[in-house]
Amino acid sequence: MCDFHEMKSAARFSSHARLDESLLSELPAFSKLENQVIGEILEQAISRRYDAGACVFEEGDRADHFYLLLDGYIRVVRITPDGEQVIALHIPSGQLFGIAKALGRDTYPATAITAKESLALSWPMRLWDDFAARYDGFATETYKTVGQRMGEMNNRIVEMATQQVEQRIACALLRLINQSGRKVSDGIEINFPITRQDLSEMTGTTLHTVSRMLSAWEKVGVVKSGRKKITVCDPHQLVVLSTAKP
Amino acid sequence: MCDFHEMKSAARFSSHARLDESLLSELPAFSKLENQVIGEILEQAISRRYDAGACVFEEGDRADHFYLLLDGYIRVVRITPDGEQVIALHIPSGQLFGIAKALGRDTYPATAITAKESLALSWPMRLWDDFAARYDGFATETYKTVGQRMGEMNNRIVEMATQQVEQRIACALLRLINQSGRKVSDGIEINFPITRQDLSEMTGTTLHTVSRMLSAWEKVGVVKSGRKKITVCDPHQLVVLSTAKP
DNA sequence: CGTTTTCATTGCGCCATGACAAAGAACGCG
DNA sequence: CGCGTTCTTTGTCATGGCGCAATGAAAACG
Repeated sequence: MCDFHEMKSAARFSSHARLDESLLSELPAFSKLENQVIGEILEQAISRRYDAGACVFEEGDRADHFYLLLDGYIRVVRITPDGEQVIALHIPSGQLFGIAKALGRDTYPATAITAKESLALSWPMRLWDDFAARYDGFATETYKTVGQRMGEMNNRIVEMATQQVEQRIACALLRLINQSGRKVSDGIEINFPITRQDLSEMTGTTLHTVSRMLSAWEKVGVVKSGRKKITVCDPHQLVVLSTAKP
Repeated sequence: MCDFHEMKSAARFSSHARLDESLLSELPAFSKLENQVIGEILEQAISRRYDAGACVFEEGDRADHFYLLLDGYIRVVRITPDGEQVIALHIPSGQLFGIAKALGRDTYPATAITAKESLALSWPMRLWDDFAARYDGFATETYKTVGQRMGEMNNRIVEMATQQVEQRIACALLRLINQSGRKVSDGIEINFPITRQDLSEMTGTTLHTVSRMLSAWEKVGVVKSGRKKITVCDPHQLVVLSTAKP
């Protein structure tokens, strides 16, 4: 297990002393619920802050909690027998994760690591069935999320099977800016620190190749990149690159 | 839409004139139900036979039915903009498929094609919620299946990201014989016709490379292969190949 | 039974990428 | 502020496996 830290203060994330119903009421999983009911759910939640790079749970751990990411970014990672990492998925704030029970598993199928400082709620997994039964729309909305993630994974399989490295990296970048892009003066910036290594683990290549690719793109003005930071200046051109044939 | 044919006779699949409760009662999705309830479910089902290579539904079609594969084998396929096929998944008999509704979708996310002559039941999708609500264990068991498929997809992503072609093909073969292997005199044979092309679409490579690989393996006695047919003689050795480092 | 179609095998050349190596740049820490 | 660490860039080289092309073999067809 990794170490994490009790939340000292939620000040960075909420101006209220205690967690507020409005936090949840906009999220799909809870959108159909009354404020009062949400309050009830919140009372059972554990809230925690995680440092950047902290591990929330590891692949194979007994799945005894499920989580809701309030703020930050989660990286779902798998590690091969010979120590290579593969990033399977990124989870943006507002989504549930670690929902092994929903998939009929009793251990987590992958490791969850924060990509930056994050805040998450969690509930004991035994409440899952409760939630699903009692709260209207919870199950449905959850499975919608599962469906989306399956779709994403599916796309990645197709990508990896048919596309060249350049296109794969372009796709990965596009996904990232869609999911967590932040508009800045000279384009759209990825909202959390990301290294070439990370990008290579998302696309099944090496950090060297990613570095070369970014350099090349920077030369033609499609992106600007710095240490742990990437800004996409010309998203449209990136779309072209992501679908270009050899 | 592809063409399919009304089932003329279920004789090949069942000795009873009409569908029998025992057909379903062993399947996970229905395992917890009384025979009488199963009868009720069966009465609402449509039963159909499909020729080998027939298309059950296509990616993007309105998802108006969900299916249960009674006999045969289904290949879940996606097609890229430039016409390349990628085989995302194989579904063995006894499993549900086309369960878009369970994933919050209203169109099918991929195309389903029979790998050999097959028999499937189907129900109108509007019964889904009914089934989930009324039949104990149906939803749970279904999501277990979804979870398994996600796990498989996840593994494939890791494979494609980290392994070489030889290892990927070995993995694919192992999956196939696990899922639908048939013991024969000189090893384990894949239970439905499969071409090098198919195998290449499962592993993201070309039929040429697959052919070469099989030839090489045949030379050392790991497999025997013929037209549309592959027999694994030495599964253990194949496991070694599937994990060997360069 | 001959013809056509589908599927499989194999050789050859090339190129995208991985492997290795070394140096530079930004950051964090005492 | 200097030092170690982490991250990035760039060069050179080797090669896996893809593209292309031609042949062969088995099934399907009529």
